[in-house]
Amino acid sequence: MRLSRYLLKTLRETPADADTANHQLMLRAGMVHQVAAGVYGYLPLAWRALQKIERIVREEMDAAGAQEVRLPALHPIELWQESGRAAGMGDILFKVKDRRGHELVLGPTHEEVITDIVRHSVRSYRDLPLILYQIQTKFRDEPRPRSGLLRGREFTMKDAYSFDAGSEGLDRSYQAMAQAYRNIFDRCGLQTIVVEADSGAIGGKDSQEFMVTAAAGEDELLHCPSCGYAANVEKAAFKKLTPGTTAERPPREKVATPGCATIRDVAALLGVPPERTIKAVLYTDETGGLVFVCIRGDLEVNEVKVKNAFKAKDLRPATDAEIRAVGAVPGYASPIGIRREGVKLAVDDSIVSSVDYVTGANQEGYHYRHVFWDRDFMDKDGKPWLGSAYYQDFAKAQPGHGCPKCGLPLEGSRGIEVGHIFKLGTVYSESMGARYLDTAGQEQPIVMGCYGIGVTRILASAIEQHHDEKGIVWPPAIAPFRVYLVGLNLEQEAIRREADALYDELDKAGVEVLYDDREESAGVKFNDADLIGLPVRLTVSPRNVKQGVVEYKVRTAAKADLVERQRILEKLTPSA
RNA sequence: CGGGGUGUGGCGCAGUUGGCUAGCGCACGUGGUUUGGGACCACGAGGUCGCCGGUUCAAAUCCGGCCGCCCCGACCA
Repeated sequence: MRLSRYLLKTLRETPADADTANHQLMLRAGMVHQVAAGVYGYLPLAWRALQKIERIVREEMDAAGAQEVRLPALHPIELWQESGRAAGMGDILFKVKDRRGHELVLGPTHEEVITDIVRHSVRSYRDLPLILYQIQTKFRDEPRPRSGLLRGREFTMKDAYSFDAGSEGLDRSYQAMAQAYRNIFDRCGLQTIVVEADSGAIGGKDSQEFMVTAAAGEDELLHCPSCGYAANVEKAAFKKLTPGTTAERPPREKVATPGCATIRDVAALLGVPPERTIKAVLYTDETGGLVFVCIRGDLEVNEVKVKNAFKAKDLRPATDAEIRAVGAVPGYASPIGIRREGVKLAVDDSIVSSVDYVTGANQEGYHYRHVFWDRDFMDKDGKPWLGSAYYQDFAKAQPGHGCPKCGLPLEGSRGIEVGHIFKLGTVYSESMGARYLDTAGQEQPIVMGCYGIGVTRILASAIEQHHDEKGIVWPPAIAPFRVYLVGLNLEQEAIRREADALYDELDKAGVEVLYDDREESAGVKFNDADLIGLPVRLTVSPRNVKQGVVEYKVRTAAKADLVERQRILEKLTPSA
């Protein structure tokens, strides 16, 4: 392709609205055009890269036995009502009305549509297993699109769904997809880590995310350098060390702690370490009920774990008024002596019954000491909470905490979620009636899995992970072109002939080459070459032509080599 | 949705105590001189100053409302 004919305008200055590397570089390299918040047009350079990514995805999916389909973006809302997600996904759904006033959804994902298809075509265990996939535009009305292509309202996703006649089959499909995903990301030149993930309110059991490690990532990850455990912070567990247990149980005692509404103040005043205090964190769920979380003073609450435990759709910090309404006092709250109605009590398993704790007394300026939760947690009628409280893990793992598997300290990092696989089980097949007849002639729900890859996200995260101060450094497999051919002093007829001839030769040989035949100065061309970041740069210039050589420079190399003109093609197409 | 910022040619910005044909750099066109790391000179094209309403002899500038975009948070399969 001749650059003089190509839709590609680079920018010297960085647009003010872009603040992540991928967004800045894609705008500067003339790859994308923003049309609205989170909505982009892909210009030729970006589109070529996307097509390469899609091709890799297709090859690996096909190799894993999946079959490609193409599903509609427009879905009748009834399908979403049937699965229960019309309400469940709420505001994220883009909705449109047709001329008759009938409501339709712009597909944010395709479980409903695919399940609808499969329930109409699969009858018997003989039709299974089946893995179907598509590459499609998805629409999500995100509360906040951001970071260029990393979180858009319209984006390209590869979504695959597996259908099996039992959980062993699902395991096999899941493993096949996991392997295909590893291959895809490796081929795309991405460094990823696979983490255990939260599968959300409607999810099944196993769920893993493929994360591109990058500082701009939205997700917080924890991993263990010694045993390999890795998880999204939403899901991560850790080893909770118990502070010294006590054999005796002194009676509970109220102590004055004026102005000590934080754990730090209370711990300092009473001379106890934070891990011997119990912190109360209060939320209100979508029904208006209060979710009362008790956790050891040195730990933070993981809201996702709380949400999952109570199957809450929505959780927000409770207001002071809501806290007082149940008889608790903000800053001095504990479950001791509060109302029971409308309160769900969550006790983190860091709170061990044999430890002597300090906790709030539900009275301004007072705390209790010598609190043993199994003995002292009682409501206002003196009825024990023990038995009706949820006692499990509600804590947020942090770097430095012990790995749940081997106990050594966990490390933290950030990642961009480029793939997510999980075992759905029979959630959709049951709600939507997708069944098959087993060998005994009995009707069974099909066991499903679903597997997503953010195709546009791969593009953005590849740039996020592979760039330097001058520009993009494309992983070769997804570079829009292989070679950036620079012609210098093309106004000299002899040089232009040489450059044109080299371009034609490479082009005929099937080497993807972008030929900078513009009338620009050397500096402009070299800087654009670095910005666009194709793997190889070739330079034809008067001094090279005189010597019968072409300058050959790999984007990642510090210096260029001079290669004999006749050897260029073989240098670019190594047979061995 | 809460907090913050911002909106002036394609991009980056100035101008905002009300005052003349709204400026600067980059990019763009024409001509000339240059030519290995973002050249120079000359001439030139390009703007409903986000939108609507108000105040005024006069509004990019003051007032009111609305909208877009960006960031933090909430949110988010």
